[in-house]
Amino acid sequence: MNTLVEVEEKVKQEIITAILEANLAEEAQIPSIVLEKPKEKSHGDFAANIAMQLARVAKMPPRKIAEKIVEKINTEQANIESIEIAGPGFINFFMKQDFLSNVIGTILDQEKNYGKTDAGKNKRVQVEFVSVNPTGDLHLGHARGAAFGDVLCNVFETAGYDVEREYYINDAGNQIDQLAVSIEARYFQALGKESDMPEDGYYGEDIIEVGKQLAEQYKDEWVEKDREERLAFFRDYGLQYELGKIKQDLDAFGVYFDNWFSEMSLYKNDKIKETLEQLDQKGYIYEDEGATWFRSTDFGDDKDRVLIKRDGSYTYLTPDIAYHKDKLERGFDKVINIWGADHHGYVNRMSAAIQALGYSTEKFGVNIIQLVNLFENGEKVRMSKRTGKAVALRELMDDVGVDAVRYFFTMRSSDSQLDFDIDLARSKSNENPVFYVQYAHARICTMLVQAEEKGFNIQKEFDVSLLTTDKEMDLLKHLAEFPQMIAEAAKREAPYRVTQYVYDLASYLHSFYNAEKVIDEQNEAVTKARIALMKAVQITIANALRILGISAPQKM
RNA sequence: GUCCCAGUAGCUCAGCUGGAUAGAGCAAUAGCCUUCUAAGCUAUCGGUCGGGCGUUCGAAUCGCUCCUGGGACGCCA
Repeated sequence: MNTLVEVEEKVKQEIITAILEANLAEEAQIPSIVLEKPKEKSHGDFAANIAMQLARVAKMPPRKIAEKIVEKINTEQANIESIEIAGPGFINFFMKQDFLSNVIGTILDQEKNYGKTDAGKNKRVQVEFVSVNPTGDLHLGHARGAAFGDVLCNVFETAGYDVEREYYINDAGNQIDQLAVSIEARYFQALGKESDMPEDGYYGEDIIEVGKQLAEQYKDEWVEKDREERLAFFRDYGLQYELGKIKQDLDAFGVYFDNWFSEMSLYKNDKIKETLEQLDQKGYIYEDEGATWFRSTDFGDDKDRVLIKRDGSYTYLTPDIAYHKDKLERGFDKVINIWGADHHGYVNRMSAAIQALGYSTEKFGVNIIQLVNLFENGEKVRMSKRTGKAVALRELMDDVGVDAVRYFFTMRSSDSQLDFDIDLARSKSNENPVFYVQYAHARICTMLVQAEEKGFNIQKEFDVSLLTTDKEMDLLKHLAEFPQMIAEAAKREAPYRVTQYVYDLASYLHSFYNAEKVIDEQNEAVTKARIALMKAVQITIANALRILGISAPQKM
């Protein structure tokens, strides 16, 4: 149980009781009590705006209501030192100095588990992300989605949701046929034969490499074979090759999946046919101009969508509908998709399909990840200098390191475009926020080592009441908020909150570090209390960084 | 033309279900290392919250409208 939640609950309970005792409102008329944490310290530890909200019901000016509430509040019950009424009718609560006395003990007890809550009530959430076509490397846009998705899943896990991470492999359809034909051409070329690349083919170096590999391994074995057979083999070979590279990059980036779902399997299991039949039975399908259409306008889409093209093949949408049907049938409470900004136009039609299949759109979520703009020397980098194409995740990781890439990709709300400043990410200076946070952790580690050398054991016997300075109280409060912050980040699907939280915590730590000395042999009792505080901060920073997938170094 | 995202300090961004004098970082300026890592800290400077109208006791936040930037509008995936 989180001590801050308990503290707040008691205060809220007191407010409700007071309102009822003062006959200001019926129980049903009382809105849910909100306690804010005022920015201004002179406004107390918590502030309630309930008096303003009750102005109508109670037919009284807010300040008068506040007075009546305050009269009835039992301060002893809720650990309150004093209460003030301020401004238009805010009720400001000043807590007793030791109201957060349990926080450090809780953190030291829970260690790696500090931050976990059951807020998610074990709800089953599935997050599908990255899902890059196996026809090339991961580039920056994908990488932001990868970092976002991974951290979001970590946040869900910590907040008590049951999470599954899935990658949808587009191993069917047009683009994979093009891959096979491209490989075929490169194979023939590697054997010294004339062969033209298809117009929509994949011209990357890697495909040339695949062609060479095949030529070396199989010589001209595949030249005379039946073309269908050859393409099927090349398709599979290319798929495994490309997927292997993607997996390697993701592995290096610290991203893993519970499940790799094959689009092809939807064809093999007749899932697509099944889906089409279901839509047809419900009357959402019609023929026109030789194609088969989905009546998505029935569910608010701009126009109806083609499911089966005139040539008999499916559009991208068709297997994707079957895929979503399959996901929902697996019993998840929510199915979350993480898509790039260029896919936002796709949301409505998928949402329409979900409804047509009879599911609530509440079970279907999409997070659109806005573009990444890369900057170097103050200028926008459009292409990789090495490859002349979009900058690959691999290049960026090699350049600035995984920690920096993950930090930068999760530091902003996903619906803002992101400027990624390579020079900043590379720099080992005070401007770089990654180092700022890691440095805070390393500083504590050094302190704790030295404390131990001087004979201070990191024990659980310490007197919290000796932590009285403003800087110490700031740290305590911020530490106490960690579990609630995680639960909120999960609820809002906003992993960047963790990044901002840990930055703030590091900031409080650095500020404290400069103001107070932890190890003071003249004052053993204070030293013990501060060591415990430092240990608690260290654990919390490490836990936050673990959620972000960023290392917490002992030394820097 | 329709839809989505954004518009807050010189720059990059926070601002939670509306709340008290709008916050950080960078940049600029001035300080702090005989004391646990100066990859740090402290202070100062800096804002008609894109414009207008409306709802409200109260609007950066909600609604309408206009303007600007980016993206999407395929029988591509």
